[in-house]
Amino acid sequence: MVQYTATVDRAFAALGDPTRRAVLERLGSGSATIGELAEPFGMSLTGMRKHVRLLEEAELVTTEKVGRARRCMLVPYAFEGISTWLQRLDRFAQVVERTKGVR
Amino acid sequence: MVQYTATVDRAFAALGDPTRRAVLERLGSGSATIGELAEPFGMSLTGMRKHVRLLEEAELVTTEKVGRARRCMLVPYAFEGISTWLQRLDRFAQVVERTKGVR
DNA sequence: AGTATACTGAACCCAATGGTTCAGTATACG
DNA sequence: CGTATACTGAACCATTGGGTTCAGTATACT
Repeated sequence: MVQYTATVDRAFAALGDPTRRAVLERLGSGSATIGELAEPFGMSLTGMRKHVRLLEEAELVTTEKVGRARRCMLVPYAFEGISTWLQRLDRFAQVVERTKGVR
Repeated sequence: MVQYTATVDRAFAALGDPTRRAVLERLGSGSATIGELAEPFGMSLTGMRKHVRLLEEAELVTTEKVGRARRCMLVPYAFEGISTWLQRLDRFAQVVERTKGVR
């Protein structure tokens, strides 16, 4: 009965953008700086920083400043909240199917 | 190796909006018409229709015209694609934690 | 000390999105 | 048949969102 909603909300919104999902995938294979994240997209540092900030606010990514660079990494178990939400919905969907019968 | 990406993309985008997530939750407890979906939000039918159309394109919802009404319902197993994506990421996140050590 | 690097903040731009209204069309009902 | 209901399509509007550039600041290198 925890107050997940706000974070879940931001998480889903964050996942709605393909660039940010790609960033998450990239971070899956290890931490990276803003510059390293921006480069493959040919995107400005400023642009990438905005994405990363949204991911931080959604609590999917953490960052720390190391020297003049900012190191970004996945938050462990970041997807628990949304996974839970999805699983609940998925159960509903299956129930719906069952009550409809085979037809 | 299936070509999930396009659908997954639309699914995440669709889930990014709180109204649409609420619609999905509502449909979890049974099918509903456009009017029934619009009412609790105090939203126009036209507005709700747009949301439902996006959910259809994301293959999360199906609809059928029944008389003058349009019946909307959850697609069974609609969330498989995105669940898979999330689970993969979640595994990554856990690996990241493990390699970091306890500290 | 001086220069290069990595990021940040502010200001701005454009396209997409979430919403509306209004004027239809099609079905349902008395 | 006539009227009410349920939705649809087109046109429009305001806000947000993803992106940029440019002018800093702070750290790193020689």
